[in-house]
Amino acid sequence: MTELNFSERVYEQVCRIPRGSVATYGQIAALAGNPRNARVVGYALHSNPKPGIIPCHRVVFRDGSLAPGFAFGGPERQRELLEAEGISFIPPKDNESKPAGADGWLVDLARCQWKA
DNA sequence: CACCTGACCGTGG
DNA sequence: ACCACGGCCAGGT
Repeated sequence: MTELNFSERVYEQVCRIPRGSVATYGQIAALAGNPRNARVVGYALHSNPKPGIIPCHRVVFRDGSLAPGFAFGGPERQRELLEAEGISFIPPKDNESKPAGADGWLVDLARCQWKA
């Protein structure tokens, strides 16, 4: 029943992310008990069995970029939500090409990454 | 029942 | 510093 524990674990951790902070898939995976299982973390969230109670928008990439395409309604939508929560965002630099998945906006993990 | 893909991450060349 | 590949786990077809 590892899968049930794992998925539930992921949801638990994600729900535990304090407002104004963000966590990475790897971090959630590590908290779930499998640091290499970051992939399944994304699966669990994509599955999103409990929409509305799981702040998936607080989960970002290791690079600080938001999830591509999927978004729960749009990458910019996620940016608005995170920004509304008090998350610090770093606008894309024209000179510095950053691998931004969403809008090019990166979350300031150095400031907002949730510390378990 | 077996195969394949997938919201990722880390390391090597 | 950048590009590429592999690995791990779970869920769906």
